[in-house]
Amino acid sequence: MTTALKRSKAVDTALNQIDNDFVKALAEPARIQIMKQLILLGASDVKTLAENMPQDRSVISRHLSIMEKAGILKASKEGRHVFYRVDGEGSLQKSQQLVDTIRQCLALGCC
Amino acid sequence: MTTALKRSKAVDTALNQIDNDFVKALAEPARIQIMKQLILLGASDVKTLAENMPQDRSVISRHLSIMEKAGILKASKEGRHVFYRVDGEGSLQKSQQLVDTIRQCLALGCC
DNA sequence: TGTATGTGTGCACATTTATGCATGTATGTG
DNA sequence: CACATACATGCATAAATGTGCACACATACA
Repeated sequence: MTTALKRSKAVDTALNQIDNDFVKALAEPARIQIMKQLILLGASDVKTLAENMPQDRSVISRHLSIMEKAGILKASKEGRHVFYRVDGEGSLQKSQQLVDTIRQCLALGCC
Repeated sequence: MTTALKRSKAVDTALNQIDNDFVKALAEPARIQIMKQLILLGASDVKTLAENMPQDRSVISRHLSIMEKAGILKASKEGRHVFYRVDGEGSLQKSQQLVDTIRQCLALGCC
């Protein structure tokens, strides 16, 4: 295998580590607002979060689901309520992964 | 000013530093593919990049413009050609900024 | 058991975004 | 000066995504 091909595969492997769900989750301002509330409150249920947002409860519920699947939030059901909180470890890991990926790519760059 | 309000403003300031254009630019797989080519080629014009992508040249041109505005790429015009290359410093700065923001938020969290 | 409350989901709709074609502009070439 | 090439942009269309309403389900409470 040529070195050029090896480098191509290495760049491919690096960029494939970019978590599309994670960056997409951060690309929506409404979800950042939810994140802000959760940082301040520590944990909160859907209803409380929705009361401080212009969107409908169902919309907030969906945003929370998206952020949970992206590794930004964690959910815990308590009775009727579902409490969401920021997954600090997950969020940090995912964001740091992005930095690492870019560093790897730059190291693999041809100039 | 209460400490709670101070904390609220601090979280707000921190999260406002998330560059929406940057994360949005990374949220599109086609743009990641372009990035891959640019890392391997070092620099390339629009036509060459488009030849290795299924999309039309005009589409690639727009993606390049979006990434440039997001601080991921740099453009340099040479005659008829416009060469794009990865802005390593900018990309690293933006991604590291995301990590820093999340760290700040977690430090400001109530639990 | 009946009633109220908290969540998530199906559905329809609005907004955003990606895409391709046609065109205009700028630059190089004969 | 024609002519070709490279690029960006206006426009229309398709796909993706955010949004709200209605409803079903689960759980707490009287």
